[in-house]
Amino acid sequence: MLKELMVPIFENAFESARAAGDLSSEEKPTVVIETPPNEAFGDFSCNIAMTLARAERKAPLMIAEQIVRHFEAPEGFLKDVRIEKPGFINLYLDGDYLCAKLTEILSAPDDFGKNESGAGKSVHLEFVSANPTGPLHVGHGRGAALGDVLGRVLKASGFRVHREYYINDAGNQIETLAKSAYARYLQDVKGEDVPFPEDAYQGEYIREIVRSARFREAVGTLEDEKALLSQAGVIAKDLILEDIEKSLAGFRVRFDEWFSESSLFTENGNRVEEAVAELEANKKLYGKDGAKWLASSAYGDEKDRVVVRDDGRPTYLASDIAYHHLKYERGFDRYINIWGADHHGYLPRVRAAMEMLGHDPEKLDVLFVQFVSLRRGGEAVQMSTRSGEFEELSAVVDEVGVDAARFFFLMRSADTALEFDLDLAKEQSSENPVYYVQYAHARACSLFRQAEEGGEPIGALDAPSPGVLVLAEEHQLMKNLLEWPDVVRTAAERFEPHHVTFGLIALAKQFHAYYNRNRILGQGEELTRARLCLSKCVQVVLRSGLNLLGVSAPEKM
RNA sequence: GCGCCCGUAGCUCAGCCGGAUAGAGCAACGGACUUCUAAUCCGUAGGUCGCAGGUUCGAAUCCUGCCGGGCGUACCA
Repeated sequence: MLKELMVPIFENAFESARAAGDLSSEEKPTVVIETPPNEAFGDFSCNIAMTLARAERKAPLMIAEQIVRHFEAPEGFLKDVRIEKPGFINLYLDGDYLCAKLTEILSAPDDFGKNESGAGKSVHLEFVSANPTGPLHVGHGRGAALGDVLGRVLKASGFRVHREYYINDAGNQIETLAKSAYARYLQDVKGEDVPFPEDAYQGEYIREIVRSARFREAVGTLEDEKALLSQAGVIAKDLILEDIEKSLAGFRVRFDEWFSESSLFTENGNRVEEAVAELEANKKLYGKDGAKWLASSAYGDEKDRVVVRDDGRPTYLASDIAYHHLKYERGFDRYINIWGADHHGYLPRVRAAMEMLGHDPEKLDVLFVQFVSLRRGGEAVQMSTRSGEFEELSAVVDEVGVDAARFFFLMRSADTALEFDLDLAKEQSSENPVYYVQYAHARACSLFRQAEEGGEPIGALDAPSPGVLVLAEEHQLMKNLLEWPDVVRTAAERFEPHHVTFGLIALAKQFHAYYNRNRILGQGEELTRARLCLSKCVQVVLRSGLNLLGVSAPEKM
């Protein structure tokens, strides 16, 4: 929000300098505003003079001077502009300008942080999409948190976001589920001594399902093995899906649509067959060994892929092609999928297929999220081979709470493997970053309770009067508060929600330090009001950031 | 073998579309509660940014090659 004000200053100065004959470059440079590593170098800096040096064939320092000479900044915006050694142009903002700007936070507290970078654009966001063959594990939880927050961040940036869960309720894994449930049913309910198929799902949850009243009711009257098997699969799938929905709802993750893979075969004709036929018509398929192959290697894939097996059944890829084909036909501007890192090899073939079908493959992005390992007492938690229960998302959420779980999943960038420390997440102390941020928010809230009880002159919290908030730390705090929309925008542009988490931690740290060093209440009307106003802004930004993360912002702790 | 991700302080990680003295948390050590919540703060110590080259005025960041770890490399999903 502040940076956006500075870019045109540099752009215009460059144009003026060129018009005046001081500079000769034809091409307009991209203006990048950076934050200097050191307070002494000002609030913001620009390296434009150094990037121009080559084309201008002049010393960066000289170019910097020529640009600065043509500076035209808004009234009262800049306190100082200095040129530093290699050729940096450093900007020092006027504190009173920042003070006045705080009005923007106070006047629309619920909207602050929002930005228009995605205005008018739509995004289709598909995430989790775990197979309905078992409970969600922590890896799904990470994908769920990432997708959910990315959705919130995109929305805050002006995108229209459609969130979707793709249910893989067709194909092999459902058959395996049916076999598993059937075998457990015979064993546990019917008391028959039948072997459990080796390739079936071993998990304890299958036994719980078949023993449930709903399963037994649905299956009870059937005798025919084939009918029983198929019914067992359907019911087990439904029950698991309900459990998944429940886990996600409890994890504060919601979807606009649950899209069933099997509907691709049955609704509005057979879309899988149609997609295959279309590829065939486009001459992108060929027959080999009785199967139909997708000629994806000509489109950036490592090799060609089977789409229809030699027995005539479509592969999973065929469904996925049909699904993505349909997504594109629904006409979004972008498509984002969140997949586990183990699926990274899958993207080139899907993109290839989209290109073959006449779609722009660049509109499809996939975020690959690395694995999660659990840690307790400094030791890695071994997954139970029997049931996998320690790895279940719901177990972790039950143990550490939704707030901590979501926050921890978003404390790392998606492409770093995550070590989830259960002890730390559970701890209600300074060591736990979740509480650290929440505590900062609660502290700010508490100031207002105190102020009211103590009869402090709060009044309407307008922007502070000029010349009151003069401390360096107040200056920094105001600057960072006003830069918050930029944090949100960065997270949205780069599909990296963790910037929100880091931004919150940094802001909380600043506020805690400020609070410890300076008293806010009882400082005389003018100063107290100004500091309360600043605290209010901190509270607003912390709350809005925590909201973006789907983490609660308690007013009292 | 090939492909993707990672390798930064003792540990866990930011920073990576090139910029100024490489940051944070934890752990270690030393301090701060008769005053707005100590779930907090302040200070000290801690680094060949995996290694070697290259591009550049400038490289943790870009390129190449190695080394190490994870994942993938199905007519599974």
